[in-house]
Amino acid sequence: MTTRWLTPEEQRAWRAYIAASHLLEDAIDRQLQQDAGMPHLYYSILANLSEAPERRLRMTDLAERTKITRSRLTYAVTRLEKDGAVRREGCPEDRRGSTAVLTDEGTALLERTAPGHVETVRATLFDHLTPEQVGQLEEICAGVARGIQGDGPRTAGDDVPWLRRSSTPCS
Amino acid sequence: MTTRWLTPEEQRAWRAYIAASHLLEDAIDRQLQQDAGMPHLYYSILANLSEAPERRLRMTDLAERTKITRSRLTYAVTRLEKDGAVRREGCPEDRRGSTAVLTDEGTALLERTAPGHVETVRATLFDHLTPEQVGQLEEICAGVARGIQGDGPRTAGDDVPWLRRSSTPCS
DNA sequence: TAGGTTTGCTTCAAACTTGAACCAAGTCCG
DNA sequence: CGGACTTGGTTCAAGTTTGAAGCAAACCTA
Repeated sequence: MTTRWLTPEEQRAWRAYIAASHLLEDAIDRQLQQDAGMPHLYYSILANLSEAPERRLRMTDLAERTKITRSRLTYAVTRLEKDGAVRREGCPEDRRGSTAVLTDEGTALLERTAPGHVETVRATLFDHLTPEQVGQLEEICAGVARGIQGDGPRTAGDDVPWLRRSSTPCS
Repeated sequence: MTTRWLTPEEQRAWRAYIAASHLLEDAIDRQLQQDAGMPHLYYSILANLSEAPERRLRMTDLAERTKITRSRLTYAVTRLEKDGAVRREGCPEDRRGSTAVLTDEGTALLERTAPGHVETVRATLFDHLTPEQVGQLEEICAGVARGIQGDGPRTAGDDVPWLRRSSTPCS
């Protein structure tokens, strides 16, 4: 099949997305590294645990929720365990399993650092969005996530005959 | 100041964004690693060079365009140079400077792998977006990027009195 | 119930990223 | 000029990520 290159609109969107996501992640990582001593992903792991019943989650569930690989999670939890923010426990029902538990210390850290984090998310993201755009962003991202995960049920743009407009490598 | 927590809408948007961006980057990295033997960022560096006049750019310019740190770029260009995709040249006007030049081999690699990459960007992102959403995404991202970079001229949402709605750590 | 497969998680080496420290070369005044 | 500061880029160690390989418990299925 001959390549369906990106239209100019798509290119602009793609470039803008790349730029924004880099800038956003960098800013948030920097702030959390400063104030919580860990990168964003690690903070997210703690945040996810804090919302789970009993503040505990099986490793695979946690990987699922955070959208990261199991090996990445293993490394992260090992570090967080060294920090004392998380504790590992074996599963009674499935002896292969391992459960990550947010410790009191981890909870305290989260409570201490959440305001600064939220403030940064606001300053970097939501302060630049109108309420409508917040909704649009959610829909866009939810659709994309659904599309990538299921990879079956497409939502939009199927079978659209795209014209060849340009041939830049698109970043 | 008492923390302005995220509203439920903002939380949903934020979570969806985190998930989508992880999934997207993972998918694209995997494909490019497969087909081009390098992660997305490295491909982007080549793509940026390919669009520059004479296919050459000062290191700092390149870092600027790709939104990454100079040290990250140094490492990346060193690797790409080993691969033969890029060559370094000194600047005549400013002898501190260094210029990255896309080689013919790099150009060929780009031409060879661009179709697959574009296809992946489509499959993971644009196939799930309506044309309006493409425009919305661009506006959102452009605004966010502008906001983070300049950090001065805000575009929307300034001085809005947010109500305290929830206190989850928000990921 | 033994063999084969899957599932849950870890391990390991190689690659990549980070941020601070560093080295020149340019620039600015006094 | 000559020191102080800035700018362009690299280096280094410590931390993180990747993907393939490994290991053991659970799940078949004959």
